[in-house]
Amino acid sequence: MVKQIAERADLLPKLAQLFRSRGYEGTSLAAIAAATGLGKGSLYHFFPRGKPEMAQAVLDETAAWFARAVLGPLRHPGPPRVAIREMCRALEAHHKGGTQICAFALFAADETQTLFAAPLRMHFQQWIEALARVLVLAGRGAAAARTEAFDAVACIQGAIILARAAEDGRVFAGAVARLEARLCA
Amino acid sequence: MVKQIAERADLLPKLAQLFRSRGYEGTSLAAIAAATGLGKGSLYHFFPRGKPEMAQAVLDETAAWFARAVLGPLRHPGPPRVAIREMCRALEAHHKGGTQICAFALFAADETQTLFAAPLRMHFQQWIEALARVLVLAGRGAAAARTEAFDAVACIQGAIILARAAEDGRVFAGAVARLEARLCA
DNA sequence: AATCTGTTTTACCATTCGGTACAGTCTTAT
DNA sequence: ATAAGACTGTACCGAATGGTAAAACAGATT
Repeated sequence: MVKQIAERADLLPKLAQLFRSRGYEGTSLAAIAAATGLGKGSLYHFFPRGKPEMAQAVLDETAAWFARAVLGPLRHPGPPRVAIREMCRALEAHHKGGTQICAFALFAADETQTLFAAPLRMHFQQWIEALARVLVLAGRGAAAARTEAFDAVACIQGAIILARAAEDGRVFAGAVARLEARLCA
Repeated sequence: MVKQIAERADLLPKLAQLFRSRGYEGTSLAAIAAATGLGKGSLYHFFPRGKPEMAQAVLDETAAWFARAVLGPLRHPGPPRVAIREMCRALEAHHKGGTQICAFALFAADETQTLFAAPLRMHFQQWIEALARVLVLAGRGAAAARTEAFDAVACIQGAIILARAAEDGRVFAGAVARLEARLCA
C-alpha cells in the first residue's frame, strides 16, 4: 500500500466550509483549489465526477456527523432531557454560534440541485421523528410531539439565518437555550 | 414624455422568481434574458449596473411589500390578534405554501454578498421589534415579547426551508397556523 | 536498477460568464 | 417631416467557468 500524501477525507472539512459559506454555485473549482492547495487535476483524482461529487461528499459527511451527534443521543434509551441537551450542545458546536449555515438547509434553498432532494427530505424527516419520539417519552401526546418537534427544528434553522443576518453569534446560542428549556418543560 | 414599452417594474416579478428559486450566483444573465424575453442589452438599459442592481431591486421591492403587508398591520393600532392574523395571511400568500423562499433569507445564507448585509439586518430587526410590540400590547412582558417574537420569525424562516425540503406545501401552512394560535394565546 | 502505483503538476479545452458596443427600430414631441 | 429619446437585438469582448489529458514525480516493491 502506497502512503497517501493527501486523502479525500482531509479535503472534506475545507470543502464543507467553502460550500457552507459561499453556496454551491458560488464556490468555484479555482477557489477550492486555492483553499486546499491542490491543483484541479488532483481534485479530480479524488472526485472524478467533479463538483457535484464534492458537494455529495460534504452532504454525506454531514449526514454521518448528524447521525452520530444528534440522532444517536435522540434514539438512545435514556432520560429525554439528556437526549435533548446533547442535541443542543452538538448543534451549538457544529454551527459555531450560527455563523455556519446548515449544509442541508443550503441545498434545500437551491432547487436547481434536485439530485439532493431525497437525502434532504430524509434528513429533516428523521430528525423530526427522532425528536418527536423523545418528546413522547417526556410525556407529550403523539400529535403534539410531532408538531412540537417540527417547530423546534424549524426554529433552529431559522435561528441560523437570523444569526447570520444579525452577524451576532449570541442570538443563536440564546435561541438554542430557549429551545432546550421549552422542550424539557 | 415617451411611452415606455417595458418598465423596470414589469421585470421585477420574474427577476424575483429567478433569484428566489436559483440563488444569486445560480442565476445567469442568459437565464434572465431567456425568462424575460429581453436581450442582455435591454436588461442593461433598465439595470445599468448589472446583476447586483437587479438583486438590489428585488430586495427593495420585497422590502416595500413587507413594509406594506406585514409591518403596516403590525404597527397599526388595533387588536393584537388582528395584526397577527394579517401578518400570517400575508406570509402565506407571499411564500405560496413555502415553495418560494424568502428573498432576504436567500441573501443571508450567502456571505459573499456583503453589500446586502445592512438591509438584511434591518429587515429582520424591524420585523422582530414590530412583532414584539404587538405582543406587549397582548399582555406579554417586554423581555418575553422580544424572545417570543424572535422565535416566531425564526420558526417562519425555518418552516420555509423544511417545506422546500419536504416538497409539501401543507407543512408551511400548518406551521403558520400553529404560530398564529401560539401568538394569540 | 527497474517497475509499478498513486499523486501532483502543467497546459489545455470548449463553454459560459458578466458586461459592452452599437446599429437599428419604435413612439412621441416639435 | 423630422429630430430626439426610449427601447431592442445582435454580435462581440476578455475573463472565468467546469473539466480533461498527459507528462512528471515520489515512494514502495521487486
